[in-house]
Amino acid sequence: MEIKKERGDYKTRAYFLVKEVLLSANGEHLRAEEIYDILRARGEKVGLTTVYRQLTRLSSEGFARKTLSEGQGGCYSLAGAHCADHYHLVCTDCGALSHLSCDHIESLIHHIAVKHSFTVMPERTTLYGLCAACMRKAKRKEPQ
Amino acid sequence: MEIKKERGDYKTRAYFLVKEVLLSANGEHLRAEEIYDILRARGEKVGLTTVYRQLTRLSSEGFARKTLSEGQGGCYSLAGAHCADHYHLVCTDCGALSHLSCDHIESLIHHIAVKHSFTVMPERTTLYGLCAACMRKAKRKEPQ
DNA sequence: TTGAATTTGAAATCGATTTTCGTTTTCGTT
DNA sequence: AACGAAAACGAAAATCGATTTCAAATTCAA
Repeated sequence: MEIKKERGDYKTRAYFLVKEVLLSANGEHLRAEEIYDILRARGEKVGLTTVYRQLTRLSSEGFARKTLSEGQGGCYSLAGAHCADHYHLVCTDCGALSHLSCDHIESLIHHIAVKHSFTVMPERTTLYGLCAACMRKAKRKEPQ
Repeated sequence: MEIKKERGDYKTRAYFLVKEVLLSANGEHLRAEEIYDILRARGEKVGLTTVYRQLTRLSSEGFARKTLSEGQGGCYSLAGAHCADHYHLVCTDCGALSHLSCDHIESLIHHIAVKHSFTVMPERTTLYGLCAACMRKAKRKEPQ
């Protein structure tokens, strides 16, 4: 009779719509507003507020992952098996974003977990620095 | 006669005030508003806008470093000699900040530079994840 | 089908940061 | 010391991403 429902129990249309956009995004990073635009362009009538709410829900379910960027707010992408864990490299000069996924970083993370008792979360972590092109430019300007 | 000045050429009072607060903060992370409050409490009449502007300037000079946190905006702390040689670990749960400085990360950075053509800047980079205590808490709650 | 609980969405709000723009400082030049 | 162009200031307004509010619509178990 009195089965207490919890927030997130109703699998609504909006829930499936947002999930579907992430699934078909091929691991790409999308901002809440982009997902909203995609759905709107399709003719779906969802509100931006609801997109935010579903993204929060999907993140806490572990289905989506949120990534923070310097300039703007969070981006969401598919989490889990499809999306191999990777790190973000952002060039502080030109802003270029690239993905880093290699054994070396994996073993570093393992080392940090074991020896420094800290569990690094790839989806939260961005390495900042200079991309090859901007590094060349910087060296030309400041030949110390 | 026509010596063109560039933005940032004038070393003003506000510039030194903000620099001084960072210097005396002992590496602690301060938000723009905290720096503003500290100066205000001292009787200095600076505007919050100016604090933001000086922090931007100090960051691009490499004197300060900005750290992003999930919940709120950016925090600034002293960069430079103290900080160039280590990375920051920030717990996304409790906000605890710790320093990481070990050979493993140095060799990873070297690997990234050589094999992935990206020059990571330690003073710009923070690794996010869970500290030991919060990791334990998390495991207790979600014993999958 | 009914009804209680949840979800929705437009609008209001929020908090951090940036922009605007008229005023004040700075500093090389008279 | 005074002048004047360029830069910096600061208060208010604007922006931006995100959250809250609340009445209306939807969901789902009974």
